[in-house]
Amino acid sequence: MRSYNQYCSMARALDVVGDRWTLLIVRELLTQGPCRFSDLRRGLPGIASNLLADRLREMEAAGVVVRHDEPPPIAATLISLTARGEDLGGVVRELVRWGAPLMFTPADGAEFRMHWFSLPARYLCQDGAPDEPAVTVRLGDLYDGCDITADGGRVDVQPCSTERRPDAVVTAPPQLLVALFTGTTPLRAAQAEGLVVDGSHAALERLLPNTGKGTDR
Amino acid sequence: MRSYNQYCSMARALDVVGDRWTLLIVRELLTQGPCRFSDLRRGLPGIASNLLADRLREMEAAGVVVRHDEPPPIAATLISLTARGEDLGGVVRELVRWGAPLMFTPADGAEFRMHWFSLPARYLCQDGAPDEPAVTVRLGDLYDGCDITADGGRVDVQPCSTERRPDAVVTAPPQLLVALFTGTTPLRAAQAEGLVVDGSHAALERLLPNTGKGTDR
DNA sequence: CTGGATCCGGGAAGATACTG
DNA sequence: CAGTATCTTCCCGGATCCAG
Repeated sequence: MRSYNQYCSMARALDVVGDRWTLLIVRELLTQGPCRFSDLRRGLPGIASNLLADRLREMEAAGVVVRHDEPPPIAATLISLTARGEDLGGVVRELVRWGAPLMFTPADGAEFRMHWFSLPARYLCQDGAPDEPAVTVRLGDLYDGCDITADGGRVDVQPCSTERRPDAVVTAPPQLLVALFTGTTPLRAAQAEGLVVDGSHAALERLLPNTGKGTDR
Repeated sequence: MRSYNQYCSMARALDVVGDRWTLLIVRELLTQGPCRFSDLRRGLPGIASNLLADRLREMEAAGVVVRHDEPPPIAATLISLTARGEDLGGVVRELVRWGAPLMFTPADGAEFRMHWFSLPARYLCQDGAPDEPAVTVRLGDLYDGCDITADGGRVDVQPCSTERRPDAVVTAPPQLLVALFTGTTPLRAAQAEGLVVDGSHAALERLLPNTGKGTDR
């Protein structure tokens, strides 16, 4: 992108990350951790491969990402955020927050990846039972999803891991997921509309917003 | 801009404000308040007038800005942020924060407007003397600047107003201003390099970061 | 003067095919 | 798997012109 050529903190930031796709690449690396080129392509439906390559070069030059080889068994190149890249978390968070209301009016035929949901999940979820033992709920699966853990009042969202044994695995169409986690649709109603909970019901309910009617005293 | 066509909060946000210039227009309206078309042009050096007109149309359609006529004496159209537009303050703040380190390596021949500095000023300034009466420091002038007020521990940055009588008026080249407010250069040294303080010295010093040597016990 | 509209050239983005 | 090459399309930038 051409520089704005302005001596302004924000304009300089946009010179670096204001290009089309750049911040979505940061989204992928923040939600998925280190990725291979093909991982990024899967998480960025619609991007042309040459553009992705261009952006990665620019981001590497700007010190936002680094390339490094995966340990010997496999021979692939991993791409990670640098510390400077991780610092973009605040920008991403505010964009997610601002865009959240737009999720109620979905565009027709839009692509969806379950792991994208890990961003709003960070602030939609809460631990409704801080005194109980920790639970983990998996949204989606190992190939595209995230693990949400509630433990002692804290909620943590991470990429799916084979190391974790989730207490519940949830599958649902995206809009229904939004309705459920915003408290618009209660769990029962969501299940009637196609949401599937495999495992502990209670684990999922612990994460959902209180709609006021059912917290036992 | 073409939609990313992704059912993702952040991608939807970027569909709306990810276009070139859009967030800088928001910056202008946040720092300057309601603006006329020509005010925006002055604050956005480099933008083509047709692009500005295009962006304003798109932003109006998206509910980010509104147009309204100025009261009778003058016949001009004012452009303001809607509540939804004001909500972009968080995104702007995080971009400013992330871009701040880039201010130490200025691009050559970059444009500068004093009122841009009001964004980083919001978190670079602090009230070093909460118990004293309120003071106001003006950066720049009525046509391009901002008023910084310290009052009872709170710091407030606003567009210049004819209603206010600043205790000090500061003029300086942009890089020197950055050095001063980040604590890199002490006031004395800055003055030696071309910074001019018209009025109360102490008012300005009250806003500057403590570099540790001079807070009276 | 303000607030644009119009036209045009160049370059970035997009689509697709191909390769080490 | 990780890109490159090529072609097309369309957005951006710059200049100019115009109506109220």
